[in-house]
Amino acid sequence: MSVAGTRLTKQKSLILDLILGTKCHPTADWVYQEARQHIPDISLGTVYRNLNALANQGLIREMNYAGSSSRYDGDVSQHYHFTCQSCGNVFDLPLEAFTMIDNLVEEQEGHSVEAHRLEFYGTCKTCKIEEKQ
Amino acid sequence: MSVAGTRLTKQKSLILDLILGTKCHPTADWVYQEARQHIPDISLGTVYRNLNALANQGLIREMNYAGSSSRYDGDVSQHYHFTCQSCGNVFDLPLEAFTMIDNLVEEQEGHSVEAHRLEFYGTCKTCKIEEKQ
DNA sequence: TTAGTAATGAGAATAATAACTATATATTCA
DNA sequence: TGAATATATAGTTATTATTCTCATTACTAA
Repeated sequence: MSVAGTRLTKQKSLILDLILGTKCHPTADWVYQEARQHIPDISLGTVYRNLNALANQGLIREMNYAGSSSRYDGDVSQHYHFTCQSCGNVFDLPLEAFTMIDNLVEEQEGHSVEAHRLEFYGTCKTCKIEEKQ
Repeated sequence: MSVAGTRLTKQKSLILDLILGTKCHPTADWVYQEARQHIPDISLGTVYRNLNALANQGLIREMNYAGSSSRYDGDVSQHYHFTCQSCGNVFDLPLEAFTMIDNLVEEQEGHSVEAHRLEFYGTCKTCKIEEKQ
């Protein structure tokens, strides 16, 4: 399971496992902190290099967020995210892909649309309850 | 036309004029380069400070893009953008706001949605023609 | 006119990420 | 198997966008 010209090192495989084993859409730094508990002298550069490599291979998805740091997602299927502005957590949304809006833009404007980004922001279920108290 | 505790300096007023006078969704650095032609010793810090202030006052809109630098928009009405991955230009889209998708997420997930971001990526009309040649 | 407040320019600080480099592993092939 | 080659690593430095600091300047309102 290695692409030509690439090797599956223990660092890369650990990083992949960490991403696949969480639903928290972690940042590079989260991955680094976790990885150090298994390979203490792993370097942050190696984490970034492998996150990029894994994203290029299509094994994980990079969600590079406005302003702040990128997050990574082990679920590469098409889905949208909701970010809670109170606790900072990112939740998966079970919405279907709105492919028709791409067509709308193509028809109205004449640009050829390759992708769209759709993200939701607000207060999550849990934080909403806490705010009321 | 000044908010209590704020002053409309010649720097701030120039920066606002520059943003309002272009449709190119400029970056802070573009604003800085333009501003220097009118106030040669204006500093980049002042540009950032005023861009943030103007955005907080609701006079301009900040579009902080994934990965790269923020862009600013003098048109504060609700509208979406298309970014050409070939020439880098950002175009306005005359689409209506999809407010119903916010409701969909609220109903399905129980989070309270305050806003969504929707951006389109692809190849613009002009670059599409150039690629064919 | 003066005391008080806000904004400025210049430069240092920060934070996320990428690039560099010498060393250490893998892999390939004789 | 072992030398030759290619790729990855740790550690470090560089880059880039943005914010912060601070001494100075410019308004503002009594």
